[in-house]
Amino acid sequence: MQTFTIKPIVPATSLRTLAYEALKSAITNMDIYGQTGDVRLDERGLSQTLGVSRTPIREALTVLEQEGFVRNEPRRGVFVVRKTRKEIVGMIQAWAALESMAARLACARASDEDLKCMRTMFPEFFEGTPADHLAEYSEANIRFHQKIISLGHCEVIQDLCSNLLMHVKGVRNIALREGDRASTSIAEHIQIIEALEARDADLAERLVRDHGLGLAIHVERYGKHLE
Amino acid sequence: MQTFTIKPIVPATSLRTLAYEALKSAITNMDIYGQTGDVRLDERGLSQTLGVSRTPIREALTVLEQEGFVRNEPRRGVFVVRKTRKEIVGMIQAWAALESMAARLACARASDEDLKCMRTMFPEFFEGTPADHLAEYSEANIRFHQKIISLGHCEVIQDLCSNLLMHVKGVRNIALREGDRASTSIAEHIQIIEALEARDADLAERLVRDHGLGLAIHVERYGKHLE
DNA sequence: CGCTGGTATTTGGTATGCCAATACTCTGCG
DNA sequence: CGCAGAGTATTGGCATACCAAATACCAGCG
Repeated sequence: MQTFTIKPIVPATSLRTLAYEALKSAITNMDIYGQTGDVRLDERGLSQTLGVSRTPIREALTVLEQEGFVRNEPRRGVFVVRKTRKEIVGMIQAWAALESMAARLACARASDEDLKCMRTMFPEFFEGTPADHLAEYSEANIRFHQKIISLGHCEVIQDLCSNLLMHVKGVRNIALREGDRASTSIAEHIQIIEALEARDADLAERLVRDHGLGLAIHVERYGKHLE
Repeated sequence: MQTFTIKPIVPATSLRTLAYEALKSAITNMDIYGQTGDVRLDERGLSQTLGVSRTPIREALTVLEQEGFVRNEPRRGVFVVRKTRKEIVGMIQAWAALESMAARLACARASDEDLKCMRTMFPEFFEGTPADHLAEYSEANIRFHQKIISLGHCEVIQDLCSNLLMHVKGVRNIALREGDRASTSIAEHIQIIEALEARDADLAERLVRDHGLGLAIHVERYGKHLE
């Protein structure tokens, strides 16, 4: 018997990738909206803190700028971006568009097993009151939307959405606590599951879109804490 | 009287940006699908050709990799990516999702003047046969879709779509020549304009989506020249 | 005391050099 | 003639050095 298992590869992730991940997690975990004034990232300071030279730092910052996490003002520095309410709303709208398309595609592409396990994957939606466990519900909420997107089997849509999600994640949780969103949100989720099970593409698309746009309207109305 | 007018600023674009634009136009203008074998970009060769050092070249390549134009195999080189048919189809589907959302938003947000000038902006759609001037029609075609996207007044959607368009542009023209797409395409465009003028969000969204998905199906079926 | 002009310092952009890993080549042995 | 292996060349990743722009600071003048 062969007990000789090898790991697929060990590319020994480059310093650039490590710097990218370190900076990205630092940015997404910080409370950018909780403080005033611009947050500037000093290349030399970062390279000294992380123990690498400026080159991989700069390359990592270039990627983060592409993804919209930082903004580079020539000859002035690179700053963590603070999204305006309008931008957040736009992201949610784009997300709603992509996710509703994923739902449409899922109705044609998803396997019966995948659709069937939607109910078992999210027991939180079918039992108890969400107000009690907002933290777990918020987790399930994100998993739910990611599941829909993955059922569409469209790589491009998945990639675009995962990036949008990174930016919007922080706002979602806040929005849940405001108003009466949690309970109405669950009802809509259940409707979406039913539409998918019925493979009703038009209905699933519409429900997902309206669900997303509902969040957009909510943020637009109650998102005073932004900007 | 003050006759002393000054220009706002002259940021004097950085070498990195110049290298990025040079490489991007070179990549998008080359016929990547017309030749076999991988196309490799040599950092040192490029820096010599463009007359700059490797640093800005590398940063430009990093951005292009993020945008999906090149792929970097560590220790092997950076290659121009050849999209598979499946990826192209996915991009068109994502695009259809975003553009249809833009159309929906346009029905609520666009000004009467903007909607009114749609007919005058695209005289090609209303006169003559498209088969005669495919080149000009193809130009008008792209302008038409960009116009719809801009009417949605959603920056995020515009940015995402402009990137998708860069990748799909080459395929569009080929698709127009195959089958009977040009003339049916025009009829659909006119319907879209009418829906926008009526500010019928549901209809406009549906028409734009189906128009885009039609192209996706067409590419999926006839895109033998890909991959 | 405030403003102006110049200088010093900081900082991002670019160039260059080094290193390790990979690819290539050429030779020698079977 | 073919294949293996060593040695060489190439190439990408990273570090460092240098430069020019922008800012901060300071002195001198009003």
